[in-house]
Amino acid sequence: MTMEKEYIPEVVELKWQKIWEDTNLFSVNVNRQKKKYYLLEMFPYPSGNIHMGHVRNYAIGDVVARYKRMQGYNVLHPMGWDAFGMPAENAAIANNVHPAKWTYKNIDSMRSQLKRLGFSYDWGREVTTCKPEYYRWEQLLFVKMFEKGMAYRKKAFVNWCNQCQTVLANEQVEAGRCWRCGGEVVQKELDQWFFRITDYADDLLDYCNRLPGWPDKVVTMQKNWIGKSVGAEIYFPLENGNGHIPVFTTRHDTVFGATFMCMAPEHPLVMKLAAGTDREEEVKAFVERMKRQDKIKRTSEDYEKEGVFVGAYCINPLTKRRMPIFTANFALMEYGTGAVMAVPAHDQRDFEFARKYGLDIIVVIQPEGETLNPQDMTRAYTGEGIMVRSAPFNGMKNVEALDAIAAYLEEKKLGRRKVNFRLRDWGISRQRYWGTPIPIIYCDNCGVVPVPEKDLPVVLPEDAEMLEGGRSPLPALDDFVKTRCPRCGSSSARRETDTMDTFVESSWYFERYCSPHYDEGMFDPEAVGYWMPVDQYIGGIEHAILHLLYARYFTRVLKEFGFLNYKEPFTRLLTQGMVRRETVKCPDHGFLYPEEAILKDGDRLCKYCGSHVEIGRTEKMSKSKKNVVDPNALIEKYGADTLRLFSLFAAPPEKDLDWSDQGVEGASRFLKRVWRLVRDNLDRLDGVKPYDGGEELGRDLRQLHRKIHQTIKRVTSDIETRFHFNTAISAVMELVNSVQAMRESAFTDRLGRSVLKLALESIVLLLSPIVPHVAEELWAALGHSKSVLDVPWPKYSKDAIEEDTILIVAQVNGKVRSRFYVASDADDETIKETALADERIVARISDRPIRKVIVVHKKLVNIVV
RNA sequence: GCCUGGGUGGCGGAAUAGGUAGACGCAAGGGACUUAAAAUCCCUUGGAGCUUGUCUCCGUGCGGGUUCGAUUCCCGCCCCAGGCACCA
Repeated sequence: MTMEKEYIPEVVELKWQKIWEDTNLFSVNVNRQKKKYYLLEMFPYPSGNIHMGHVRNYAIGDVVARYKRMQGYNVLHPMGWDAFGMPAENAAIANNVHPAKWTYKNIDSMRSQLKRLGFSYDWGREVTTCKPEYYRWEQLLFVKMFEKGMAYRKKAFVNWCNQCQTVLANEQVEAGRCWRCGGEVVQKELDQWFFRITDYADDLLDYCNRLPGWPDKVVTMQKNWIGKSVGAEIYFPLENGNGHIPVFTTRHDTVFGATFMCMAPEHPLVMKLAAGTDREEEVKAFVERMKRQDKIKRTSEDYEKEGVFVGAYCINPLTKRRMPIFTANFALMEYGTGAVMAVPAHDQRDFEFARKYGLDIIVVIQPEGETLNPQDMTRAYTGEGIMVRSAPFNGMKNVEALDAIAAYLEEKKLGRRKVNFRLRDWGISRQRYWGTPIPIIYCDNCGVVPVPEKDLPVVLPEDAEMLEGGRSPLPALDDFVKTRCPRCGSSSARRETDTMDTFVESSWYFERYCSPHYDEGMFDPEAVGYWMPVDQYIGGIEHAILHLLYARYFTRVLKEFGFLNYKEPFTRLLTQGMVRRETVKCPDHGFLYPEEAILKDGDRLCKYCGSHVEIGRTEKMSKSKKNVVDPNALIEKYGADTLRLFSLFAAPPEKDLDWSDQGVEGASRFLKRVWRLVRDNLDRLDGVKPYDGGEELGRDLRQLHRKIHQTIKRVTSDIETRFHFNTAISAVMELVNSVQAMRESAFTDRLGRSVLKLALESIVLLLSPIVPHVAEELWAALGHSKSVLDVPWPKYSKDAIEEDTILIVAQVNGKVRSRFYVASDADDETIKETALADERIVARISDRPIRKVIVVHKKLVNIVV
């Protein structure tokens, strides 16, 4: 048994990475004899370099993958690239590189970084979403969805910069202006493609309660996002007799108090009603102004309610009251029908609006024991009460009237019961270049025609040049746009030039991993049948709603087509917290990298101009904020194992991690200490068998042996049940400390050495999923030839962890006053007697009478006086 | 603004079913080894007090409450973060 004297991470890590690669250690196949375990981490967008968020995410995943493998599972652990997206286009504009070239280059460098970190991926399954061999199947599915009516076209608004003549993403709009040119951003209506996710709203909601392996907070967020509300749709006839306005409400008990109508500024009826009246100009100006406003702000509770009268009236179908129609900032086109029946007495927004514009307020629900008077009200009354001015429902409790009124509306054909969801259909059209082309052809004769299966894929032309301002080059590419209609053969047909939302690719990549080279469809049913669903999915909390909901929806669509037979793709979910760091900003030079701020006399100054820098908010690490840490530099200095160890030790995975540079040093120190511990004992452990529990041990060795087994138990449950690697690591640190604290003479005889060997082997095995390279090296040094990955995970013995004595805490009136040991089999009565006889306790009680004694089994005694 | 989390020493965190607050690590201070430094090892380290003790009091964002006992449960605030549908 020999090993290098010094621990040089780079040497050890490169050596083992080569061995793993040469022996194909991580490649797996369907094996029906073995239990499968599918461990998946969210695949990265290839932005250029791996960042700390990735390191954290993938380190967590790798521990679980390696741990499960040691437990005998056939572990699928793949990696790939979410390769379409906006940053590639931005980079193209900024640096004049083609998005494809930029993306592939990034993939190459990120792949080698991941390899350098020693993650146990089966690289033979790598998936890259911007390749036709991937997105062709997505296009095929789109066509199938189109044919079934699951994909459809409708008008929707986009952010539009007039100056750049481009559609902007929400993040490209800064305070209502274009991030590139600073020009004003307006809402423009375009034809767009949608997926009918709302068809599955109820099912997605139901199954939220059948995801026991998901964090409660994520389930709650999803439920709230879907936002089911049970209510009624009521038809308000227009005064001019041209139809009616349908309104969704959950408070149809208040319909008798509806005195005016509010419509979203985007509502098509608004301009129609105003047309030709003296209101037209004013309404138009208001609508235009609203289209420029931030929707979140516009509808927030404390924002000033405003609106204008559109010059028309509708009729309250129950009271026959003439109701003026307004368009108002707080009404949203996306929710319900885009129109709100305003009941100022019982809705706060309506109340504020009515007060502002002097509109009638009619109380129709009276709280018990109180009489509301519209003149005296300072705010709306939204609580329960008794119905008034609502014949024939007067005297009923409002909660009971809900059902009665719904029935009445249906009977009189004035409305109907309705369930409304906050969830809207998924808009997938992007007016961008770098994405999956939507496989649709527009023909003057045949209309909207899907590209036939045999003509797929519609390949994204990779020779296109990006245009100024970020406009997509596709509409101007005649070779791409001009095509023949597959139905009538007309040569004047045009291709759809919008591409798909990149969330589409990430909604099925986990299925593709099961058979990444399958060329007869999206995936091989056989492989998916074995591997799916994902047993453990791990990714950032920022994906808690959209990505996860879309993936759940897509799985349902695939099931509907009969491609698979489960509804939920992810059995267990772990959402890791963000890696954050403070931002540093110079008044003249903007955001600075931490090293660009120089520390001087306790102040931090800008490297370039010497001004005092401003320490900004602590935020999610991002390149644009320059608050990133480069993992490369850390790997170079400390090695991959130290970086992995530290990122797992710094905080439990679900918690946000505020980065600090200190601390990495400690992780490195610990690995060096373990290295020395093994190295310095190698000679005397040569040929020694680890202690197997057969022989009686002396006190000290028995204690160490107990600690070994307690550590195995602790580490196993920390990994298995909670993913709390930080406490698992501290437990191993404690064991290392215990071994080092032993008297040297304890390990001189054969028995002592066998316990020492057990201790060292346990330390190495327990650490191996976390720091695999150094573990392999030490394991080999201890005389083993197999990879640690194929060694069974250690098991603890119940007998070995039994303590001889236990510590009891003695309290008087809930305050700790003494501690003592008792035999571990002592009963409550003995513990109580011992406490009452304890001199410190006796002194505390003095002559006060004892009122009560509480004994918590094997833990604590509390004496109340 | 809405939805969802979080707040514990100088710092990261621990306390798994309401029962010893601060495990483990970092940083800091002191000491050993060394010609010296690095590395390593040992000790101290939540705050305050004086009577220096197996001492007393305070202390888990703030204010209340439940309980023999609250970091943990309940109510009301404050602050921070994530998401809010075209960042991924």
